[in-house]
Amino acid sequence: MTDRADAGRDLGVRRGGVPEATVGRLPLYHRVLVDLADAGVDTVSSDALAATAGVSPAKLRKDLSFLGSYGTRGVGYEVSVLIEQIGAELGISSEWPVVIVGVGHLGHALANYGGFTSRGFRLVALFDEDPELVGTDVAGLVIRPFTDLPSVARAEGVTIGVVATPAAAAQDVADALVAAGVNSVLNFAPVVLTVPPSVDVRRVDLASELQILAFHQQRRGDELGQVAR
Amino acid sequence: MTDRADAGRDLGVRRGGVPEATVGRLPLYHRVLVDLADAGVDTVSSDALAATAGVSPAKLRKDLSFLGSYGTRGVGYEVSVLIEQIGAELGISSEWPVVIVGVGHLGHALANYGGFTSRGFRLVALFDEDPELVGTDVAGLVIRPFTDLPSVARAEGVTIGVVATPAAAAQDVADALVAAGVNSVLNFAPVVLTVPPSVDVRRVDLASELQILAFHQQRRGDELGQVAR
DNA sequence: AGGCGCTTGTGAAGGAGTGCACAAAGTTGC
DNA sequence: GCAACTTTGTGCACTCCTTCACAAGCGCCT
Repeated sequence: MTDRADAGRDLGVRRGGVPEATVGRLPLYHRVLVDLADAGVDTVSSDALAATAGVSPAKLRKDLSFLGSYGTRGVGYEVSVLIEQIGAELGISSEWPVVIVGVGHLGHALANYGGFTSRGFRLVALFDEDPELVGTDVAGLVIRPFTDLPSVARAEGVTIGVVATPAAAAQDVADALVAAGVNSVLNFAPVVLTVPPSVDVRRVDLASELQILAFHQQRRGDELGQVAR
Repeated sequence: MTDRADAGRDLGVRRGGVPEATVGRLPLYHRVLVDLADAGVDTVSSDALAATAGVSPAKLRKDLSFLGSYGTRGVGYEVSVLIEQIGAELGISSEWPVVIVGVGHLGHALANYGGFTSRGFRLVALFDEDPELVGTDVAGLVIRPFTDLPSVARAEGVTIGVVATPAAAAQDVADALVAAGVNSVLNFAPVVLTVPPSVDVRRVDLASELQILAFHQQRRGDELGQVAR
């Protein structure tokens, strides 16, 4: 949140200078492009791609321009080239080892989520505290006791961890992940995790999303009554 | 994304003029405040609350100022008052009926997610196409066939729907939801839904979140090698 | 070979969001 | 009742993001 865009400053090189807002959309573009490739499309215009991804054409072009000039004027973008370039930017070339902690329904859902491997991730372990679950097979992996985390994390070089535990356990889990060398955490528990500044946490929160929807819904309702003043 | 902040324009009245970025943080504040209330705290300063929520104090104060002046200078904010006001802004006073479509692991997890009712939502029905699942009990509700959606939605006045189906089914489900009068959709399927402009869709995407984390992770790694130029 | 039409890439303008710093306002202690 | 201290609320400057508009560039057609 602070010192992000200070590398590659005065150079024409924009590598590393991709704005945060753009980074947030790259995965979307990547997915849409893969879908297009699967459908046999091999060239798209920015207008068509933007429409498919649900963003404005100008925004899309500017986003892509941060990666370099991979389009052909008068024609459009070659789908395979874009997939390649966005993939490289997102680090899909390498395979990030990922662990999931907490194998309730949510953990289950995440573990079975297809497209881990196709998007540059490799699910290396599932952890849970519940002795009933430990030893069980999920998504081709055996659930391991949470105490195994440090050894597994170190052995596999895990840097990304997913917290899918109840709220009460989340902070302890986060602490353990950090201690085991993980410095990117995806948190599904409805709590604010406290971590060292070097660790990157992203929060995914069902209730927040619903409440944001409810807010807009309510506003729409309000406007019916008090429009045009 | 387009015409959001045009009501209550030149007036001193800011009701309805809450910026989108602020709206996105209100649920977080609300949750943190409820936790504080549960812990017996009844007054917080903006600094303390900001620290707990993981945002800067200035941002927090500005966010709260959009709701009105509910703090006491020299003292802080009364927790119960803030909960009340944020709740009102988010529409927690009313109870929004919600349906979930798709009761796989993710649907299960969502259905069992506590704090629906405490946050202004009431889960009124679960739907699935799978005949094996229909009739099953989940979270105190019987899973109903997807074809029941229209009648239930109309009967309960459902305006918010959650899509927790596989990607292939998501668009059809969204169409059915829209046809049934739902105009706020929370989409967990990894596809871009096409809906009329009057319908509000929010997308929650595991893969995107992971890829954003991976991007930052990669950048951190890169910097180690090519820092300070 | 040259011009025409299409689409990209980008400079510049406008808007939204954030951080700073301080005045306004309340409380506590004397 | 006054002064000192604390904390809110907000105007201002700054940065980041988005949108607009158009020149630059490429392919196709004649």
